[in-house]
Amino acid sequence: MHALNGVKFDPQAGSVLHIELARSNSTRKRKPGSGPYVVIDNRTKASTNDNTREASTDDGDSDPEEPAGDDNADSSNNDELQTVKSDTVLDPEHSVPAANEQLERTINEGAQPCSTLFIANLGPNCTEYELKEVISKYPGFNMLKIRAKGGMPVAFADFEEIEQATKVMTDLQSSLLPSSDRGGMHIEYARSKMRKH
DNA sequence: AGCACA
Repeated sequence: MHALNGVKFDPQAGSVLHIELARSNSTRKRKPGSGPYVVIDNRTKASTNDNTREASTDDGDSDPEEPAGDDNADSSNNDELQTVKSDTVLDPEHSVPAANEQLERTINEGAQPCSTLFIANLGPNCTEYELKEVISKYPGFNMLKIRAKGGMPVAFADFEEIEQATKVMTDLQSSLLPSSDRGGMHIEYARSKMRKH
């Protein structure tokens, strides 16, 4: 920078370069949803790896299944992409009051697996019987309870093992019941395990 | 987005 500062670039007008550091760098702030991964383009490595691969795995003829060259260049690139995960930096200036909400949401999304499931987005006429019809078919089913707490009903379903609850959650996620009037049910791990009798 | 029962 200093090497060029003050250099004349327009001899007629005598204009002179003026260079200084920007007050902040120009990289855009990462939006929360855009993911924690930093993409590093290392395509310059591709040629060596291509050679390696051709020598070992490629029969020599052009393979229609395999896209050419650069894109899926090699496994080392992929490994690198996964390991350069950048830290999520909490900016103290912008996140002071929002930090708690953000944290709670994060915890909820990554809810810890539990053998009790929380089921929401049920229709107003959903009955415990109707839900039990579906859920009790799954191995490890323990018990089901529906609460209606004034508004829409929610349900809690308990299983013997976390793995069995997980299976039900993924299996029935977003699925419709005869009584559903607002889309499929929404299933999460419950925040606390159902109390057994 | 909404999480009770003891």
